[in-house]
Amino acid sequence: MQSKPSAAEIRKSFLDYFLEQGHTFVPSASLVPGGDATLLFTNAGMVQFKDVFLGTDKRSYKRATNSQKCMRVAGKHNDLEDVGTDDSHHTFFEMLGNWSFGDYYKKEAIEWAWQLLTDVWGLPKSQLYATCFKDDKGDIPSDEEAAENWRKQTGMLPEHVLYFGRKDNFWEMAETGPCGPCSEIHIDRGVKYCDLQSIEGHQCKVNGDCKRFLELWNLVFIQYNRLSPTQLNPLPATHVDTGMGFERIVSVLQEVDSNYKTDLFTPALDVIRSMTGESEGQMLAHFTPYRVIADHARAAAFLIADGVVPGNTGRNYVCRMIIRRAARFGTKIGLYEPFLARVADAFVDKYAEFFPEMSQNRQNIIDNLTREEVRFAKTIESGTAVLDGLLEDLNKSNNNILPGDKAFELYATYGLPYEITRDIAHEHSLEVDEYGFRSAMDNHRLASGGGKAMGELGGEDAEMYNQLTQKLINKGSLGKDGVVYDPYQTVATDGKVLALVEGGQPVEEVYLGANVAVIVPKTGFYIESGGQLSDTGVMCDAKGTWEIEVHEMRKPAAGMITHVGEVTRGNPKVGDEVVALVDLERRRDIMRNHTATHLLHAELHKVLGEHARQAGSLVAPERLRFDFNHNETITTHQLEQIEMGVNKAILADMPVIATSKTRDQAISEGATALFGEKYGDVVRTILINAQASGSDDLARYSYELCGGTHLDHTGNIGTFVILSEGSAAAGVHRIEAATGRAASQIVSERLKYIRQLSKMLSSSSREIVSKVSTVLDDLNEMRRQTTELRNNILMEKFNSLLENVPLIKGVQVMRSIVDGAEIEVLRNMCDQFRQKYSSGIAVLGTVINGRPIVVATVTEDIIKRGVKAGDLVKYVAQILGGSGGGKPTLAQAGGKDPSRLGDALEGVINYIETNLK
RNA sequence: GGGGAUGUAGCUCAGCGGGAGAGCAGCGCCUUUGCAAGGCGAAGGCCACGGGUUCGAUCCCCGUCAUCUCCA
Repeated sequence: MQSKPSAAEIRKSFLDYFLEQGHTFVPSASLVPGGDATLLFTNAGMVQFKDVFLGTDKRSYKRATNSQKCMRVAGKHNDLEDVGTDDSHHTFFEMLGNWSFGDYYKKEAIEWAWQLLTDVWGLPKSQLYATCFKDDKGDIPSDEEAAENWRKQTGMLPEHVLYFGRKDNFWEMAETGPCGPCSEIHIDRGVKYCDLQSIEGHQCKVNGDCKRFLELWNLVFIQYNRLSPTQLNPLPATHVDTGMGFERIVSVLQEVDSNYKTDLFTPALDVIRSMTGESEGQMLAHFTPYRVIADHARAAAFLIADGVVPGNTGRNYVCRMIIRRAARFGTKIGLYEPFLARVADAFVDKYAEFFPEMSQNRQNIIDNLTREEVRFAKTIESGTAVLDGLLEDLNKSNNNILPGDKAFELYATYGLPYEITRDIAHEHSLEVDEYGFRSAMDNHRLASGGGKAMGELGGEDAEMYNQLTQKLINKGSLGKDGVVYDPYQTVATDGKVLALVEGGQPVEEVYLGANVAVIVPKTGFYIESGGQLSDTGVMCDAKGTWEIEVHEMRKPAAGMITHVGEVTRGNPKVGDEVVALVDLERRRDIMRNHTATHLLHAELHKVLGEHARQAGSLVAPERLRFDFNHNETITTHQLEQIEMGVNKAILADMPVIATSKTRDQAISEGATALFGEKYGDVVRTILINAQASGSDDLARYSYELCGGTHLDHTGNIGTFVILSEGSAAAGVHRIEAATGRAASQIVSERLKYIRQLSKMLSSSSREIVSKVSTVLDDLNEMRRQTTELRNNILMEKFNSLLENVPLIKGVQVMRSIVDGAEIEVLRNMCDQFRQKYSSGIAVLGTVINGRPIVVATVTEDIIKRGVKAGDLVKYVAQILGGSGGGKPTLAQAGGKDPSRLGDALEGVINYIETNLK
């Protein structure tokens, strides 16, 4: 038997094959889609090319191939709970693909797919099937072109070319937008792979239910643009988008019946078995926990490598969810201690060569997994404590079913998984109402806004702008690449107004107050990207008759850039000569903040460690905001070190060097790239050099891929001041800072406060802190002494009154107004009274903040005789125009009219005389 | 983005409309050759923050923030 190819070899042979066909290898995009709020994770190979299909982006190549990291875990149908129960589903997987952007079409795509599968990989031709589109509704033409091409392939059996309807063979990205028929290749693996043979009437077939026929590859032919549910327009250029599940093709070529039996998974499964001590046979007997752990550990490792750490919102929550699910399944095979890191480690080894981010983040992956497992153990512990309380109550009430809503509360509020609740209940011979749990869960889903539709894809006016761009290019007003964009060298441009767009439509002229988008051949205005805000500024005509204030920059279609603003003077027309000026002062502020952001990033690495990677950034004129991954609290000392470090880097006045180069070159030189950012093939790098300029020595202070605008030298930043440090999410810290003008304003403001303070305290500025601290201590001490003194005096007076308490109906009744006493003092006095008289009543009044307060105490024996402090006080309060209450022994009341305090105490006699038995 | 829970002494938590508590840790003294330990005593609190209701709020209501948790 000839040796089977490894997964790495299979991946390589796919990519090599398409490289030979003139394709460009495009590295896998991050699992976090760049600039796409509608998508939680990259879930298909085409995600990074979406803008190309929509026409809002262009690439330098027309043919591309890659192996894309994908996550399918959340979404409309959340099938996470199924992953691991079978041999083919994954949360994380790779998608092999090849693309044509307006280049080759069905003929080549089909020919190459056939050749790769049969010639290169040697799959038996007689076992392959192809499916083509035939509209079950009869509206869209059948894809005979694809079918013809399939029948032409040597060895393809004509009866193996089948037709299917919209569900299987028509692909749409969204409700509207590019779409088209698709063609799938299926393989018949033979009867022995059918897992439904025992089912009566089962018939194996393409697109059937059993595992005998496997879909291998989907070739999508994009040729329409859907404008509405009924309107389908042909596209001027047609595209090809194919996808082949990597794990699946590996299982086919390695001739195994499970993705988990390929060499992608066996090393990790070996690690798990080394921990459980089970044999391979034992493992296969209960494969599910092994599959779950392996799948989830791999997915979590890839997520963490792309900067998605476990947390409680969005993507971060998904990461947590799969880690916890894996940990839970670990307990089924006796794994309790944090164990996932060891499994993930095996995957890091397996994938490091093709996905270097895995090995670069090895420690990060290990730390985050282990930390999350520990946190989960803690959650379970506290959740179990709550459950124990519930079960005890249940036992007392002789009930033997735990209500479903209680089980759900444990899950939703305390994070205790249902299975654990159920198992613990069983140990106590109790049942859980599972149906109730499920329905509570459904309600919760609904309440949380589940099933909400996804947002719109792409700009709705992309079509209009695409046409406009094309028109201007055809006329020669614009070059073939559209509007020239150069925010780096240029801050003032002149030229002709090429077009004006108002209310979504091109117009010839606009008037005062209009909100307009202006198109000129060239612009120096920066467009918001990488956290740096768009430039603002003005546009006016050469003669000075009109003016537009530019508020915003947009890039609505490939090659199109618009200045969006308001007409503040005159009426601009298409064809007018125009001068566009960037608000330079604002731009300089932004540049200071951007360069400072790079310095901050570098210092964070130095002070906190390499894991402190960017997780979000805002570069505005007045401040900068920087989010980064870090799992511990940042000490004041560290914060000071960071601030000082940045200022030191500013003073070093290092040169900031911007260079354009290929992305591969930049990365291989070690430039920092950010996850979730989109980069073209040619990138701008920003190098901040610790050496004198001119040296190409690698003594870099900072080296990042960045499209932003920067200063020439760090010295121009001026001052860097950290304004605040806090957290943006679990494991994500946020620093806000200011530079330049804003920073010096803050500094001088604070200096002013310090001068004022030192004047007030008549001490030098360096003594302020210790001085204030002594003053505060003294103040506290004085306060304590005064109250003590006052209370002592009051107590002394009170004690003398205590000696002489009149009798009412034979009971000692003390009534007194204690001026200046706090409630607490009155209560103490009541205690004194009770200590002295084992039987009696005391009612004490005072005025606090202009309001009368009464405190009363009654000894036990008198309570038995019908006088309770609470009732007494209520009666008294009536007189004061208020109310009160308390315990029978001690109560208090308040009112509104202090002048009636004397009457109130008089009333006490009345009350006692009528109520005392 | 939405739902739920929690925020009280350094730590772990109880209290849940009328006197802020326990255990552990820390401090002082005593017992002990010393240690382990025991005894006694004192200290330590804007009861997360900001509003509201009430005569009175740690407690009830609203909002904010933080932490935990589930859903999207």
